[in-house]
This record gives sequence, C-alpha cells and structure tokens, in this order.
Amino acid sequence: MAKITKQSDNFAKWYTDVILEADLAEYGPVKGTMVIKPYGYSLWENVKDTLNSMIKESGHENAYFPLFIPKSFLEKEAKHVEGFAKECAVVTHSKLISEDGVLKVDPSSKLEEEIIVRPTSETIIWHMFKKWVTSYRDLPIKINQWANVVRWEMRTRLFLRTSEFLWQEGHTAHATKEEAMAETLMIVDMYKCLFEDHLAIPTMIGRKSNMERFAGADETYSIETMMRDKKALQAGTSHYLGTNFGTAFDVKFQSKENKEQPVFATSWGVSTRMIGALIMVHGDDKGLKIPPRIAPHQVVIIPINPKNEEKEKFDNFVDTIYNKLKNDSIRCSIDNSNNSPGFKFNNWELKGAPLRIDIGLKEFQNNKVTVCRRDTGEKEEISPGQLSQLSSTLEDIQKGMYSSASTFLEENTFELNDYSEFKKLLSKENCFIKTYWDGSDISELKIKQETKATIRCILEDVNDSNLKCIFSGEPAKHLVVFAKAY
RNA sequence: CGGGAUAUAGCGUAGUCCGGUUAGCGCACCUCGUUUGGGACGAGGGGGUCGCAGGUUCAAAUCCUGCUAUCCCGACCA
Repeated sequence: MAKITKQSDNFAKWYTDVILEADLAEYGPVKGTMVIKPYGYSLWENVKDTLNSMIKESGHENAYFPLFIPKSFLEKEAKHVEGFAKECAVVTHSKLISEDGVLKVDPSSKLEEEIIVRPTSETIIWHMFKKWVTSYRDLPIKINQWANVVRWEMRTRLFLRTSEFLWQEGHTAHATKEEAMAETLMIVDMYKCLFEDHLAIPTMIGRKSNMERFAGADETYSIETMMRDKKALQAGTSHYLGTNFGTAFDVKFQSKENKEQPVFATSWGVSTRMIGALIMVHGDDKGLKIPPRIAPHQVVIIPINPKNEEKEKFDNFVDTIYNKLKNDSIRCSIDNSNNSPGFKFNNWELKGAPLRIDIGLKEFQNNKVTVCRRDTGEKEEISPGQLSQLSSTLEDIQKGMYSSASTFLEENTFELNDYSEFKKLLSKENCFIKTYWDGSDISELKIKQETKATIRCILEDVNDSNLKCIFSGEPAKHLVVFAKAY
C-alpha cells in the first residue's frame, strides 16, 4: 500500500504525496493545472462558506465579472502591466479547422483585439465602476467575486502555485482615502480571523516592501504563515490601491459640494493556496491533520463486525451513534467500505479526520464506543450517553492545533540585529527573523541575493536614531520579518 | 526562459546498450472462497495503437530523424 515520504526525508515530496494519497487533488493534463477532487473540494468549500459569510456580514455583495479581458484594459495601469504581462494566457483566435482529423487554428479567425484570460480582475472591474459611479451617493461600492484566474507560471506546485486557481477577490471603491484604508485593514482582520479561528493557523501580518508589493497597489498588507519546514507562505493579501485604478480608468465622482473628486480603491484575496498552507502547517508523517471547524468529516465511524454477528442489532447500534452525532450538528460519516479495519485507521489518519469512532463487537456488547483523536492519538472508551461531549472534544482539538502551530511559529522566530549572525542562522536552518531595515531597495535586494531570504512584511515603523538597519547600519525605518518563502 | 531526466496497462516498472517467440513483473481492478481490533490471504481472470509522426530493415518497444508532453533543478511569481 501507498506510504508517504517522511517530512524529515523530503518535505516537498511529503507534501505532494499527502495531496495525492489523501485524494485531495491530482495533476491535470495541461502543465500546471490541477483537478481538485471531491475530498479536496469539500475542504475548500468549508473554508469558502465560512469566508463567504464573513464577507457578506461585513457589507460586501457577491457578483461575477467576465473571464475575458480586452488586452487594452491591462495596458491602462503602468505598474499593473509590468507585473502581469509576463504571465498571461492570451486568446488570439476563435476557430479551429479540422484537417484529416488534426485540428489547426484557423488563421482567418484571428481576433481584432487579443483577449487576456484574467490574471486578476481590477481592470475589468474598474472599467465597469466607471459606468456605476458618478455621484458620492454611488459610493462606496463593495463587491466580491468567487472566480478562477490564470497566471502562466514557470514553476508550479499543487495548490501552492497552479496555472489556474480558485479564489475570492474583493474590489471596493470609496470616496476617501481614509475609508479605503480602513477597508483594507478591516479585511486584514477578517483574514486573520479566518486563519486563526477556523484554519488554526497563526499569522504574522504587516505591509509589503516596495519590491514585494502588488502591481498597482500603494500598500499591500499580507498574511504570512509558517510551514512545518519553517518557510514562509503568503496566504492572503489586502491592497490599498489609492487612486491608481480610478485614475487609469477615469473614474470620478461629484461630491456633496458639487466638486469632481477621485475614487479610492481596495482589492483583496485569498486562494486555494490556503489549502496548501493548511496541509503544511498541520500535517505530520501520518498525513493530513484538518482542524475540526473545516474538516469535511469531523468524526468517522468504523464498524468492525467481521462475522456479521447479530447484524441487525449491531447495525442499529452503529446507526444510533451516527444519529446522535448528527443531532449534535457534527459532520459524521460511517466507513462501510470493504477494506480491513487497519487500512481504514491509516486511511482516515492520512485524510486527517479529527476524530474516529471504532465500534466492534466488544464495544457493542458493553454498550461503549472507542474514540480516537487524530491530533494526540489518544484512545478512550465512552458510553453512548457521553457522545454529547464530542463537540467540546472537537473544540479542544481545534484549540490544541492552533496553540501547537503558534508555539512552533514562536520557537522558530528569532530577533537579532547582526548581519553575520543572520547569515549564519539562515544557512543552518529556515526560520523567521525579526530585525531592523533602512527601507531601501538595495539593502533588501542584497540580503535576498546573499541569503535567499526576503522581507515577508513590515511589522511596524520605527523612529529611534539608536536603531540601525541590519545590513547597511543606516538608521532603521522599519521592524520587519525576513524568511525564505514559497 | 536556461540545465537535466523521462515517456511501455489505471499507477509503478523490466526489456532498449547488442533489433528476432505471444512485451514480463508488482500494485490496483473483476470473480470465487477464506478473512477482518493498526495498511489480510489464496486461486482464477480482464486490461497494451510500447508518447506522436516519419525513416532504416525480411523483422522495430529496441536503431535514425523530427515533434509533443510531463517531471526535477535554477531564474520569475499568489
């Protein structure tokens, strides 16, 4: 049977093994594409549903904008062009001709204007916002869309970087800078809550440096997370776009005072990449470990009755247990597959189900069930009457997963301000390093070239002449966190 | 976009150097039986345009040419 590579042997291989073996996803026929299988998709759906209600509760409305974007739209915002030009799928023709069963592009169907498959939707959305905004009464507009986008990446990995991925992209338009900035920050908090409370993933949050900022943003805030191999993964971003897109698409509004004013923008998103984070933050050598709140199966029941003794009564007993859990709103399923118990135990550990309930003849006769925790491996016999405590066990697992991930992040985050120590530490192991930086591109670039570590985010600004940049020794402007990143 | 490797059943592979039976094996699958508390076992069975297109030859998975795709490593990126 399939065994997965140990994390310590080859973390990258472990990651791929887990995804394929746990049946989350598999490779699509076109390079960089991925089929998200039912188990992986239901995981995504649970996250999506949670986030979707947060988005709606915070006053946003869902809408849908087209996949196809005229090439000319992308040209309108200079930095945006620069950022995305190198990774766009382009539609140039609309017809194929069949020659002896071989399909060829019909040259006569060449498009007047080439069409871009959206790498993100700012341009098409701001094109529409121009039509929608004339007065201060039209603002703010707070739109979100769940969509797929395409970025033609050189190097791809399941969930982390695929040519096509699923995400949510929020786009808002505001009358003032303050309001847009407040929106940007509110979203950061929303993502923080999603990651910490639901995915049990601790975060490190801050602004991006010039070099790492989103193409077309004035400020990018990012949600940084630490994987088990101690590399950083940017798991979500929220951008303050200033008036860049408003200006590029000529969107203006008339104020109460009848003055023409520019429109301020934000955009923000999290993608299926977050599933990658989930895998790499919690997984172990047995496989996935999914936090109860988003687990497709919170409890899996494994009946063990090889000889079908007292079949009817036994099955009724199992059903009773199942129904009790259902009534407690626990996502629960019974594994009646033809596999041996041993296989099922391993398989559900691989798939990361938080709790397992074994019911054999032994339990049946004693009116008990055996509960086994994925996180600790602990087994406990309880009576059916005690099943109601499982909801709190699940919460306990959820909290435990968050706190152990938190401890891991803390234990592997160091504060230092000596460059030779910095280099020594990073050459030895991956980690997060908090340190001071002078804010210059040159220092950042040099550090990246020498250590491969990048500024993940700016934690805070500093104004103290005693604090010096770790690289240049010049007065420091920011406290930042460095790490090697995915 | 550079460097490397690979392409044989659903998956993993042997065979390729040195052309020659009906392309072999493991896993998975199907049937039957025995099993089942930490990845069960036996017997039987089905499944292959050997990546694609040409060429050499009496004969090509094997040699030659071209193409395509994927994987790994770098540069770039959510």
